[in-house]
Amino acid sequence: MKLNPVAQRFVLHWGEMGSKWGVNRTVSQIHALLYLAGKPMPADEISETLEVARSNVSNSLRELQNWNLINIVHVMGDRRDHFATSTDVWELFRIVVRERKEREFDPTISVLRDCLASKDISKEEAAAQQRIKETLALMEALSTWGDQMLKLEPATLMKVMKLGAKIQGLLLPK
Amino acid sequence: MKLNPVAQRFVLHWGEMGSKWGVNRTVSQIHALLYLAGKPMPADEISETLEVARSNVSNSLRELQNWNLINIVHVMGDRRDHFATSTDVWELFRIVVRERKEREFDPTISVLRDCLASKDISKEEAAAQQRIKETLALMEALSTWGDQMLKLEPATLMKVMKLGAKIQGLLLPK
DNA sequence: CTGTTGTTTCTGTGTTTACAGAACACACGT
DNA sequence: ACGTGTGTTCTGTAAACACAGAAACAACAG
Repeated sequence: MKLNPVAQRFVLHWGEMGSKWGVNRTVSQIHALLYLAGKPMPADEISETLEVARSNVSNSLRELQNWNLINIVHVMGDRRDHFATSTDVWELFRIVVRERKEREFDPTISVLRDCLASKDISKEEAAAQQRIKETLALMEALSTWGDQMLKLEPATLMKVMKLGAKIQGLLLPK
Repeated sequence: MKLNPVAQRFVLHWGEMGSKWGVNRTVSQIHALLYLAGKPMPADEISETLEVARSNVSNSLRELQNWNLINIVHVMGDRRDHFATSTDVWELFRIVVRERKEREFDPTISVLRDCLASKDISKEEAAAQQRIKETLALMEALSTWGDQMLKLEPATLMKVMKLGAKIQGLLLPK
């Protein structure tokens, strides 16, 4: 599969983007490619298209599976595994948010709870304790809010976002 | 400054967290430390507390300044620069969101627009083009929504989040 | 059973990033 | 002017990470 300049730009930029957010460059590139392709691709084709080693593709695909971002698909008359990602950007968005929340957000909340449970707090550290408490409160708020948002249909979520500004008016009448 | 076990746990975990989100470990640790400390600290004290090289602290502090997360403060009778971060976790949250949006989100939106502007689209790539368009739509929606949310007072924002679930009911009557 | 195709795992290497320590630059006090 | 304290930049090293290529493995066809 040959990428046209636009597709290349997209894939490369997505790779950069991934790096900045702690995702391996090849992993994000592969995902971008599958997204654009919109159809299942075998590993060797991915390897050729992105010009990376076959082994690299294999590991990256496993990573993408761990993120629940791709599925293995089989094609009649072809022994190879083919890989596909959703073409619904909203679904992808939600998967990523959900995964990151579970992997990084929730564990942090646990740690903060632990920190607050611990009883060796001296006088001058009361303020610090208080700040940890506020941090926890913020993260818990984001967490439950995130869960709620993740339940919504994309279309509904879109509406909620559009309403965002107006709600402000309702909460602060005049 | 000596860190008690709880503070240590917090700082170390924050460092880990940072790494996973593409932020240098030392940078996040320093920020966590300043947040907990709640008072301005000179660079050498940070260096001792976290047991990292003075130069490392210097560079990390610059990075934090670029992120608008810390301020230089001067103390009477002390020639050294002292560094302080906000103790308001909501403010910090908003700063980080704003910065990341500007650095990574907005440029990506530009790239996507460019991609769509380009006119060399063949038949079979129309679908891909369409997906780029949807990606752009998602990011633009998030972007404007984010801007609106960033304008709100923390307390208001909190209320908006709390309302989140109920709004769903309003949008889907029955 | 043997060759073929496809996939994963292993191993070494190259690249990037983070970091320490030294050197440097500057400001200030004496 | 000179020494001392403070901050930054430079340079080399080490650790982390990403990756290619080889080897090993698995499934299958003949």
